[in-house]
Amino acid sequence: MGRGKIEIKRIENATNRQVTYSKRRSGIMKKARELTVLCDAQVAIIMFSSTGKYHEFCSTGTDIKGIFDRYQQAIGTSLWIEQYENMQRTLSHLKDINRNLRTEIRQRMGEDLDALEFEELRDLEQNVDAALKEVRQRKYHVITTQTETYKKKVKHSQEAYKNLQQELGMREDPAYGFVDNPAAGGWDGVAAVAMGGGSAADMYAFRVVPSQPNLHGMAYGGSHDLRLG
Amino acid sequence: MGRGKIEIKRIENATNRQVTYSKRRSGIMKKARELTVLCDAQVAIIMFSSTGKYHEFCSTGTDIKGIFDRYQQAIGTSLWIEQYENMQRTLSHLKDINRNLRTEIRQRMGEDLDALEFEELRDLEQNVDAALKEVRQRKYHVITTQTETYKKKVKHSQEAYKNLQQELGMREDPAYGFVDNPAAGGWDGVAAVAMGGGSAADMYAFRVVPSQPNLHGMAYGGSHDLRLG
DNA sequence: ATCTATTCATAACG
DNA sequence: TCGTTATGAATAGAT
Repeated sequence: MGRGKIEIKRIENATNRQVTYSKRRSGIMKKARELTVLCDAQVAIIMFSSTGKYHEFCSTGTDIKGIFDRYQQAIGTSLWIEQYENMQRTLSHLKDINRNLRTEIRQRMGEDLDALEFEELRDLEQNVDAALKEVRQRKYHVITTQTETYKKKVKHSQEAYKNLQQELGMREDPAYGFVDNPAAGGWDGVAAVAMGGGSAADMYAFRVVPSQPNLHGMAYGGSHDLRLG
Repeated sequence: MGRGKIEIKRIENATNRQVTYSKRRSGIMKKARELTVLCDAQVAIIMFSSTGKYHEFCSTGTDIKGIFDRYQQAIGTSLWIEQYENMQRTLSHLKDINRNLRTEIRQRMGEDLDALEFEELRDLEQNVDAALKEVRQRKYHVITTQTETYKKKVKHSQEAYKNLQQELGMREDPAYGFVDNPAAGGWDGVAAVAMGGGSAADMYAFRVVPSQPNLHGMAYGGSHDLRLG
């Protein structure tokens, strides 16, 4: 066809190649369109020229994705099955870990202990016991730090008050001022009791313990909702 | 082309439609092949006839998946981006939850407590304390059950032995038989101490507590490796 | 499937 | 890129 037969081999002249690509491409697209109409067929075509430009054809009533999904169904496998399955594996792996973490937390909360052997129970008990000691120690540390802070604040205010009184020539009734040594029966006392260890720590532990396990991530008083599979 | 022009509209006669589909399909495939050779292009074609049969063409040196990956890159998006992103979201969500669960476990083990407020520390302490009580109670229960079981076994063996002795006419030296009441100074004693609560429970807790947090899923003596994300 | 009259696609050129 | 045209290719309908 055309003014002379041509050999079917790569056209070396870049311009000619581009022209021929353009003409023949539109020819194929037209044929494809006719085919879909005449024969009620579904056709998807994707082309890349040697210069990297892409063109596509797709029969009406569907799209490239639709035809490719159908194609994958037809050949009975997904072209991207490897990536997909990798992801699926990672996902179910994560879910497994998740479930196990939740189980561990529940057991650390004293629930679902039926499945544990005696040895496991013993280890768990020791572990929780040690943890409790750590938490208490940290709590005492926080209490102490806070106490020190308050003591310093009191002392600072007290001195400021004294200076003020001196400047004003003691025009106020001394009975309403600060006591001479607030540390004696004040914050130091609290700190001493709190640091005393043992059951004395319970003086700060008056909140109700939630009866439901906290599986929503973390935060013992928070409300992050992290439920999932 | 052909003995008379035809209108481009669906061919109603099924046989004719099928024949035309076949002829024109091979025509398009040939054109596509020529195009890839002449113009050094990449072409992928997928066709479905009205009867559901599928045919494909793909230029040499690549495959359908290759051309599709290139196509998706060209249009700058994945046709399956929605599914993919959904999965990605689920994945990172799971990872978040995972991280939070690990944090909660670490805190329940008495680690990483610096980030906690005093109130959270107090709640955590109460929670762990309550859990410890639960674990101990369960441990005592297991001990008791085991004790009962052993006691029954002993009693059973004892009776069997007595019966045997009677049948054999006491030919053995009685000094080597079972004592009359093994429960008196035997298993009951252990159970009594174990049930006594408080520090008495530590008599079974002689194992070394692991210094590293058990973040590998569960099992306090096990070795499941569930590291990820 | 094969044949063939006819239409269509397109190579070369402007 | 676009139009023209001579020519070979594709194919509709018949067998």
